Amino acid sequence: MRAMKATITDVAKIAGVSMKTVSRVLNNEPNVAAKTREKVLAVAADLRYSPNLAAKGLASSKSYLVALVYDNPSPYYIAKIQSGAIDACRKFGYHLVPEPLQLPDVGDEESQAETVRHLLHRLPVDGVILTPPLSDSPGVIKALETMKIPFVLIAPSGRESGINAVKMDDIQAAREMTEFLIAQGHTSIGFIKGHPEHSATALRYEGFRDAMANARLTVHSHEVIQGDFSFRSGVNAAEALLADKSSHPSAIFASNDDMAAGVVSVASRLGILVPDELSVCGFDDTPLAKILFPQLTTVQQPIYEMGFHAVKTLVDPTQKSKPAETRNLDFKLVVRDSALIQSR
Amino acid sequence: MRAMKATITDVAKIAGVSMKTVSRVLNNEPNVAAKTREKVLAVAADLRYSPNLAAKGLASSKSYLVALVYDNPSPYYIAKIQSGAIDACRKFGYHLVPEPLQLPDVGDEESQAETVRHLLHRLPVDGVILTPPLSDSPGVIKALETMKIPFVLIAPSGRESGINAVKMDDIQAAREMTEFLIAQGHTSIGFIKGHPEHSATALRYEGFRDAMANARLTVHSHEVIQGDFSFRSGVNAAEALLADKSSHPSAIFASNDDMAAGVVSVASRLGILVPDELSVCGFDDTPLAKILFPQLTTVQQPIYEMGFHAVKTLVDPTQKSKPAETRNLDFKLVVRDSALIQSR
DNA sequence: TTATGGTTTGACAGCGCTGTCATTCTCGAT
DNA sequence: ATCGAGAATGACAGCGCTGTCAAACCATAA
Repeated sequence: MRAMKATITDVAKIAGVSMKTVSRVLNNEPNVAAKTREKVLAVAADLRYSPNLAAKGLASSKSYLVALVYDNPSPYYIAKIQSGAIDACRKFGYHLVPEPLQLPDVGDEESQAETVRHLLHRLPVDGVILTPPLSDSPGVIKALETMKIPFVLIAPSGRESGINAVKMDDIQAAREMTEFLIAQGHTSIGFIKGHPEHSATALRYEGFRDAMANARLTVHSHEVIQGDFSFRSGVNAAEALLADKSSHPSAIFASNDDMAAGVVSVASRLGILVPDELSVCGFDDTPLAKILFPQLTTVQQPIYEMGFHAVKTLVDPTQKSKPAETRNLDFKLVVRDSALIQSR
Repeated sequence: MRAMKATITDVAKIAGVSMKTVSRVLNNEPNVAAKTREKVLAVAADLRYSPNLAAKGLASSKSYLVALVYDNPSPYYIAKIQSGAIDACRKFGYHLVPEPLQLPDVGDEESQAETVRHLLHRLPVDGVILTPPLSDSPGVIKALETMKIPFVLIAPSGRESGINAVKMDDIQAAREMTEFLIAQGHTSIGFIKGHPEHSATALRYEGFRDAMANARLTVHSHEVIQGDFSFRSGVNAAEALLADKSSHPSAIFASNDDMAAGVVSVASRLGILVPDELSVCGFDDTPLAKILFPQLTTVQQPIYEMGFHAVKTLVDPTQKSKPAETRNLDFKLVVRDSALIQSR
């Protein structure tokens, strides 16, 4: 139990076996006698042996590195993905290298591909995780495919097949949120749509319409406002929705928390009590949702889980050779004060 | 210009020199004839050669990896540090590996040290960046010192010497913010302190007192409220500060943005116009500051820069062998609507 | 011309590990 | 007791690079 860094050779010598056997034990390879395995493990623990990643990588031409490639304006989102990804990496002896990517503005597919190629050329990794909106970039995906680097898409908007992806069912989430509102007795529900170019926008709206239709409730077109996911657009939408103080929807479902925050702020300015006179709900469960007063009822995306699962798909040996698939992870409805049960 | 991964041997063969010479060129070592250098560079470019990090690492017993070790509740803060650190890494051919660290709750120094030791044992890195509150943990620092891993502290609270650190002058920032308020004509300024155990709390308060004293303004003890950096504590403090609607401070300086947001929300509820009847300012320039209405006047910390500079001190060869030092980076006063010029 | 000292280059070993393949062991079937 | 098949182990080369040290080269001074 010395202080200096122990090598496989040290372990082998002390355990009285060959380097190769030690290697086998440490990598859980089959065909090692139980007794031998135990002894090696004991010596390794005693020596506080830990493998040299560089040497392993060089010998096996693997890097034990997974890249998280992102180009995302929301640090919060990335942080959660990263957190899940790192935990998965630790579990499997890998490490995560975040790679922010500035995609060229004039984004033809080829230049996108070149950017990625360049990035991954310097640091060969065993797998890549692509976060939105990169997960929808054909150029980036093509580059990865030609480089034969395994990758997983996080929340891609398309319905890809033959590609590994993890996502969440936005439609179903919006549907359930709307159903919740309806169950509370709301019959007139305003909806604020997200940014037209963001793929989630249509899905969330679709879920809303679904639930309304199922409940045989009409969606009045003047109660559906186009927003763009920003706080300000939520303010504008709320002003339109709440213009008539005596007759406005009894609930507003905003496609994300920032816009819901805008609604709350307008309501408060107009003296409309939330949730007594107006229920508000958002989507995403950002930190904002808990800071606001009242706290926001919202949908919690399985962001951490997506990160975790993405890495798992990439590096878990028991998952290997499974066919590529898109996996839906569970969201969670978080009911907080902004849309409480109405006393009717 | 083949497709497959080129090695140094390939480059050497084609350029008609030895591997070692190629290596010298690629690492900018001295004593290479200009002509030789050019030729090698040309061949390397043609082959799209890029070195194998694992091999480099194994041969030179360096890893070209820098760890960002954090245990920080604020993803926003970490994301910015990380962003700066990654950019610096790219500049110097390194890579950043984020390592969230769950320090044992019963945090005696030794167990902290052991946690770090274990973490860094698996992945040998060339340097470590410690973010607050880890940068104040003697156990962690001691572990790094005994492991002889170079490290840089981000925003440590103590006045360490002989240790590399980057920080910001909280006192000066709070002083300047207060001076700004005073210059606007405010003579009665409320102050909300931060969490008692957070080191910034005392510094920011000290800066506030300084500026007030310099302007020969009295700090009334009932206008200084203890908060804890949370939105809610800001609300509570504001309620106390604004209890007397007819005579309250004309400005409130909260020690962070969350608490300032609490103040704004209370003011809005009480019908006190911001900034007309009450100026509010915060500290940190979190995303919240721009979402709020009115937008918050606040202090922007050089978070990105701290991350960048930390990595630079660690890996920039021209910086090596410089004595360890604590470096202060510049903050920025961000004046927004919540504390505008008063018409007097 | 030759000696001198610096500059430029290359041969070679070896970083710590794994893949390949050969060797030895074990044990049930004959 | 003997054979054979599969299990268990080991010898050894080599992954792609750099450090060390020796060799070759060059320009200048004597």
